[in-house]
Amino acid sequence: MDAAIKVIAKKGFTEAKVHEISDGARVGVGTIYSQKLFKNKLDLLLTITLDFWENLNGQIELRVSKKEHPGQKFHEVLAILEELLLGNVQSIYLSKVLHEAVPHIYFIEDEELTKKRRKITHENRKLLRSLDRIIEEGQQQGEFDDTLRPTVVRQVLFGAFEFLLYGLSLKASGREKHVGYDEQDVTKATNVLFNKFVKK
Amino acid sequence: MDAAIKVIAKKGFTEAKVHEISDGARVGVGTIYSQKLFKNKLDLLLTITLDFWENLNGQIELRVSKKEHPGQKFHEVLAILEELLLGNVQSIYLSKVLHEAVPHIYFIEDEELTKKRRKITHENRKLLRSLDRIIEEGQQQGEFDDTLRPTVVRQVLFGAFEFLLYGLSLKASGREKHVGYDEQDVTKATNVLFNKFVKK
Amino acid sequence: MDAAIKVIAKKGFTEAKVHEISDGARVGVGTIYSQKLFKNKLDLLLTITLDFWENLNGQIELRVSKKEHPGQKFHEVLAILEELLLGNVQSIYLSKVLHEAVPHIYFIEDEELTKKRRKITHENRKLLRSLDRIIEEGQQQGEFDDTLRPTVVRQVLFGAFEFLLYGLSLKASGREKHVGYDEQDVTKATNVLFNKFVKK
Amino acid sequence: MDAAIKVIAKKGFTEAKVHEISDGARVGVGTIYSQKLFKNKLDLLLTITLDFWENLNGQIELRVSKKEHPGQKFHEVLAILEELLLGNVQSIYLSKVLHEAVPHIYFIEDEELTKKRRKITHENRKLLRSLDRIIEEGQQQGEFDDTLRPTVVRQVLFGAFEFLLYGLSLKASGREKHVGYDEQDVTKATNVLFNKFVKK
DNA sequence: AATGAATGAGTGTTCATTCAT
DNA sequence: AATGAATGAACACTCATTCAT
Repeated sequence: MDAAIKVIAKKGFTEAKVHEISDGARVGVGTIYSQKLFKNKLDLLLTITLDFWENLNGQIELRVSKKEHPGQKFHEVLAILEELLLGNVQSIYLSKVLHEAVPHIYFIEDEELTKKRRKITHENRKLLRSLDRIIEEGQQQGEFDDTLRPTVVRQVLFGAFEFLLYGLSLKASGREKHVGYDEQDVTKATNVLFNKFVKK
Repeated sequence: MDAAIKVIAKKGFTEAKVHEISDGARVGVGTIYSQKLFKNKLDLLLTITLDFWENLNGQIELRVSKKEHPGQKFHEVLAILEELLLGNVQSIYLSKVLHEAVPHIYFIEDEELTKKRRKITHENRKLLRSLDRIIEEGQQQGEFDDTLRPTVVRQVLFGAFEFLLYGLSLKASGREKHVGYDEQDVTKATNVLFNKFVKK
Repeated sequence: MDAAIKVIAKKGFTEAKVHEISDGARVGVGTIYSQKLFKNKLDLLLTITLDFWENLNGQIELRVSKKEHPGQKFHEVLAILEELLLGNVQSIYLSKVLHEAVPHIYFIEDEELTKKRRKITHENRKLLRSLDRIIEEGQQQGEFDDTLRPTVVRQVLFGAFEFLLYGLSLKASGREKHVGYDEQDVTKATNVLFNKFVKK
Repeated sequence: MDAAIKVIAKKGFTEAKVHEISDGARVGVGTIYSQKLFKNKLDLLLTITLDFWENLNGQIELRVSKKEHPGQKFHEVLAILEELLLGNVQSIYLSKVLHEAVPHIYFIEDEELTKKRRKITHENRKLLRSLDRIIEEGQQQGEFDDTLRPTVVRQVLFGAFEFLLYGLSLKASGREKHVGYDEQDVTKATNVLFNKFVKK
């Protein structure tokens, strides 16, 4: 799966050849399909995606509920996202793969994979709702700026974070030498964004 | 090209079949390849991409230089982006296609297309430099907040804008009924982002 | 389809490579799958099979009903079988393909092909019923020997005919030089079989 | 080998997966290949085939030479065939496997297996010659009808017998509920065929 | 000029066979 | 000796591209 994340992030799902993935993982092509592993190339993508969303929502449930103020909750979510997506090269590629997965999720015909898609959609909606609720709460309690709808605020933050990671992934894959910022800048940027854009 | 933008935005470049594009354009498949039109499918993608960047940079050169203050300049760039990408369904799809193009630009082997890629890279860098320069200028003149590097500020803005558009494109293609915001919200969001995040 | 019959008869369905079939037909592999032709390699087999059964039953309906006596009817069926299966090299191979098709008919999962399978089964049962009825009639009218059940008589005749053709197909494909009989012998054999085995 | 016969008879050689055979035999896949057992899947088929032919010819040599009249000899051959192929479900499947083997015998490239093929061909020819000789003898002694060549008579009998068994195997494997006859009918049919078709 | 039937290179996937345990 | 996880050669099928009409 690590090899798959790397190759898919670099080339896109359809351009990522199964052979490249198996070569990257130092196993034979057959191994990817054998046993309880993956049904499909698409299954591989969905599994990576679902694993991430379940992990993310699991962390959020575990850690965010302990916080009291919306501001603290929001901060915790950002911390979790950074842990999961900004930790190392591998996790930076991950955000690209998550984005890649979206168009392929629609157009699934296989019944077994449809179940997996439903789970992914479920987890995805769950996350959005969690965040939107935190923002709404913050706005109602006067802690957050309420000029923009929670959905828009959330979209701005996700978009900014993902695009900052995207730049890092280009650097990591050696395709752009100079992107002009590093991991620390990303962490800093989300904090600034939170303080100036989300908070009142 | 309009048909191509729609199909590529919905399915991704590799999944977009040339037949679907030609059907959408109400012409035969052969027509796409005949004459001076497109060398191949990839050329179609590159042409769409290059056209946009040239158009964008052209507009910026034309209109931004007239403005004096960095704040006004920045505002003008945002206005142009909104005009080009937020005007109608077609243009909303366009932002998705531009994103799709990136991985395919690397891995070009054809000589003729390499020229086109260089142009695209050139236009892309040009835009980034323009923006970075405006932000830097603004920071130096004390008009913009200088906590973050210009490159990071620019990345945040682009990411937020693109992701907001992405939500709209999902709505437009009928894949998500409820995204929770509309075109007006996007315009408003970029303004708020500018006023609270970019400005001092 | 003619090329497919030849290759499938010689190698068996699974061993018949699609490339060999397309080469034999002097077309590209893609052609077999293009347009309204064949969905599948399996579809190719089913189409050949169904075409034959429909043709056979059609001929029987048309020509047998005109005959009055069971003996004449039976003779007519034999004549039709000889016309359709013993006419030329092509048709000799056909009987092998029909036999090949049987195991593959069970194990169809595709919905579209299931319809075709039902049609084949239907035609097949129709033929068997026609024959069994003619034999039964002949036995009741005292024209045919009634030591054996109609189903057994029919099976003996089909088996003998198919196996005689099988020998001819081995000769036709050059795999056995000497089988010890020819087309005329087969015709003669079915007549003798009818006169001595079926009739009283 | 018993498991192999069952699976190959039901699905055909190429469709019979080695895993299914090993599962059926309640051993691991590796076991089939280990030791002195089988060189490969094809070897398994050839071994089953050769075993049968050798056994059949052995029985014939042993028992037929003791009989004096062609009629008695012929009867003895039929008795042996029934013993070997009509005894139980296993042996009914066997006749299907023997038929399956034929196309695979041509197209052998492996040197070791070529030897086995030669033996099979040898045994096969031997059987045919034995039978043809018995029939010829019967015709010369005026005991058998001599309208048809011995080769044709033999082919008719084999074809009829095999096809009757084929119907039984369809019933045995549960794919056809109603074939309209049973083992006793097959024995009876061969006798009737002998008395009415072979004898004068 | 415009077409779309024909093509075959390229890919996902299967499954006979191996070999470390 | 027996196993079954790992392998990769081989094949069905797709689809960008061509070219005769």
